[in-house]
Amino acid sequence: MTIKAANRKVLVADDEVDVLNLVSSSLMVAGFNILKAKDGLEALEQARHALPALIVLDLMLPKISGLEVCKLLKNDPLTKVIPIIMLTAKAEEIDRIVGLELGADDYITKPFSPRELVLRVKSVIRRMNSASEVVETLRLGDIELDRARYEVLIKGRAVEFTATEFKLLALLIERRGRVQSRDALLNDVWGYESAIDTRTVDTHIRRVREKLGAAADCIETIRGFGYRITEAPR
Amino acid sequence: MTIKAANRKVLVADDEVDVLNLVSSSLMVAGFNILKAKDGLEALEQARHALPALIVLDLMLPKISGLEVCKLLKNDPLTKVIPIIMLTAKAEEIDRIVGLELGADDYITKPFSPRELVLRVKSVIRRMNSASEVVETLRLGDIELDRARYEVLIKGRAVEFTATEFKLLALLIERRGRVQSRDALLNDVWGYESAIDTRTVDTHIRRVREKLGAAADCIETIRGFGYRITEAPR
DNA sequence: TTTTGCTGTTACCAGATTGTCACAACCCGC
DNA sequence: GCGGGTTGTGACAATCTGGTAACAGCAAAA
Repeated sequence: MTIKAANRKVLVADDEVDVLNLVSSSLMVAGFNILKAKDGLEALEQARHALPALIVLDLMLPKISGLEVCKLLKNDPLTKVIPIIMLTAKAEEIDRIVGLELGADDYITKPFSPRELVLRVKSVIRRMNSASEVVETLRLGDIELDRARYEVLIKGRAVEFTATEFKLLALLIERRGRVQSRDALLNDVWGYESAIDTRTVDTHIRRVREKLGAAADCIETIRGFGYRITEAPR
Repeated sequence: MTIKAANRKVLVADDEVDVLNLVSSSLMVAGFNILKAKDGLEALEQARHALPALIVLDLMLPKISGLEVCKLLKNDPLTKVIPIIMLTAKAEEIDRIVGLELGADDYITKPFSPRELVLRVKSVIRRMNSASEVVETLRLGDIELDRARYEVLIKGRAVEFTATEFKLLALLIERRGRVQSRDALLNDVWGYESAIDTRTVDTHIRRVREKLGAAADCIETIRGFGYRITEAPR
């Protein structure tokens, strides 16, 4: 499962500040990027605007209730695919049921442990990702990259790649032909707003090239812009 | 896969009305025909009379407990073949229920997501239908794992595995070659409702490796991603 | 009751990974 | 060829990650 930067946005909607902060910070620690909303209207707008990977939605919200928000989002083709985890106060079973029948993907009852929440979020996102057909094997010239196995074959021979190198190579191959700026790579490989020097990308490109050996030709440096991987080196 | 009409009957037994309705409606939406029972006695009678394709059975039921019902059904040649999914509040009960003396085919811990339930039901029914193809014995290198007997043989010699270790090893072998993230393992081995630290996975991997002895080579650590079991260690 | 076995958590350590830097090499327009 | 900016390279320290062992809670068994 490759987590792309765009996939790491999670919208949290709750009117209680304490809950909102707890949820947000837990998820942030787990590496998600958080958008906050304090009422239903805000939640709706944020969801439509930012298209997060997942929404944690309190059942009772001012202005527009969580139920309503859920229903609206699930009726809109644009936001329909966004999984929703409902937060409900304890033991209101009927609300649970209704919420789920409205198309929420999971629910958590308060009080809940942050850890449980994070696991649930990860679980739903993983379920989401594995449901969509992701290309597992990327091929380019002599390079063969298998995401499920986390394995790279060069001319059929396995070469060890570290986590970052692997993600970097996978992204480049996925976007073959198109130039990727260092900033774009930082965003998509390292994650949102990583406070990392853009030159670090160069270092990793170098390491990838090293490991690619003879096949390294396909990674071009586009002076002033970034890098690009191409099928036919020339 | 085509499911015969007679195969679409599912008996749901739970004394909590909310749960009963949630389960029933989820399964109904998924296209199953639902029979309901509010206590163990009713469940038993319905099961014997209607011979459903599957039973979703709460662990704690009035009159006759779910455990007892399960045991009775599995002792009767007529109802023996009906797969049973146990609903339980306590995650600890699980190991005794599944595979051991009781013969339940799967379990779900409360609270659960309807989606999860439907997936589980479909999966069990599918497994039933292609019973001839079910792999009861997994093999990988010198490791031989028998699900029915809860037995692991290494180079033909029996080695004791605990419930968690067994499930972990079984899952890894089932998904041989593909890297499993700690989160994925937590979800699939420990279950939906696990609020467990990801490092715990490491500990159990270690225990499995210990017991595998010389055969442990096949479990690879993929730094930054998770674990993978492979036929040929290298 | 005590004992035993299983499980999850934690702390610590070694080693791998990774970000940064300084400097060399390079490209480009002049 | 010159000079400014850009990229490649090698080294290195900080950080991260996973292996390990020890331990505590718990439930089943005795």
